[in-house]
Amino acid sequence: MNIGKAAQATGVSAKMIRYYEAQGLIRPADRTEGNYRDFSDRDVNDLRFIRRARGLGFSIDEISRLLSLWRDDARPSREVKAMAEKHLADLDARIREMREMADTLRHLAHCCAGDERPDCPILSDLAGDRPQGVHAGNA
Amino acid sequence: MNIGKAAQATGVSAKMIRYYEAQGLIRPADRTEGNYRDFSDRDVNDLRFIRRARGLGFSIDEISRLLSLWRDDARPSREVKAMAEKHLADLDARIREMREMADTLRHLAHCCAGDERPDCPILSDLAGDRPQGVHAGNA
DNA sequence: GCTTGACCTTCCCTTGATGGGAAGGTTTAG
DNA sequence: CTAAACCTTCCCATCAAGGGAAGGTCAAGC
Repeated sequence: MNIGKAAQATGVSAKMIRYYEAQGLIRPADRTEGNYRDFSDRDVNDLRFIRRARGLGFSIDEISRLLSLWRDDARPSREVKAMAEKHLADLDARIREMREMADTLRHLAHCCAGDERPDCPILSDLAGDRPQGVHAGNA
Repeated sequence: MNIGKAAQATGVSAKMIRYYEAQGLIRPADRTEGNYRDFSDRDVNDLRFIRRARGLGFSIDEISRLLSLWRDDARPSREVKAMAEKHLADLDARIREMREMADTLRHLAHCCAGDERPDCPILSDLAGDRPQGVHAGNA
């Protein structure tokens, strides 16, 4: 199976397959006589695993460890769960940050008339005027 | 005021001040005889504006437009509000995506015993076994 | 007045995951 | 046999930020 077919079969672009190989996420694919990559079913499964893990927001490094655990029949599920919970905490922290931004912005936009007049609480807030003191802490 | 003082006064690192200048976000600072940048109060205000806008997640390009609007006494607040709402929609979309990831991950972690045994619903899910069908759509 | 240390300057490199595109080799269908 | 489709490697760009080197400037203390 060449890289184009593998990409189609897994939903991972050819570019990214080469990148994952270069990063050591997947082992170097076999090569045909003409130097084309030749993917086995196992490779395809690995790529699907990677795509799903990316879909959950895991980084390349994290996925590398997840793949090792996956391949290890004697893994303790404790380790996988720990990774998942660590990543979950990261996600939740980022979500919280973004929600603070969004809430602040929503409030400011709500307070802005949005007409032809120049008065604008959004710009006032950015300029540092804080009449109402509603603002996310810019950590 | 040299760049170090300006950085201290605004909470923007010297590196980033130079970067903003290079990107055309702020006008090139005056120079002393010794070729040091020399920041005016107005520059400092601009930098504070930029820091707050970054804190709300606006991109450099967006901040560039916000600064123009801020400096324009005849701006219609409509334009500012439109930018804010556009950015808010982006934020909300990203938050939604991340929340889907987090919810899926939370469910999987909850279902994982997290002990010494190898059985792991997290890995099973990534591997493509979908006994329970609870999974965020990996768009 | 000179030294020293703190600060500044520019320039280049790195990040992370992804894509664009060029130059050139291979395979496949007609 | 040719043309199109596909593959290869290599380099570049993204975005906001920081690291660090090499060298110039300034200020404080002696």
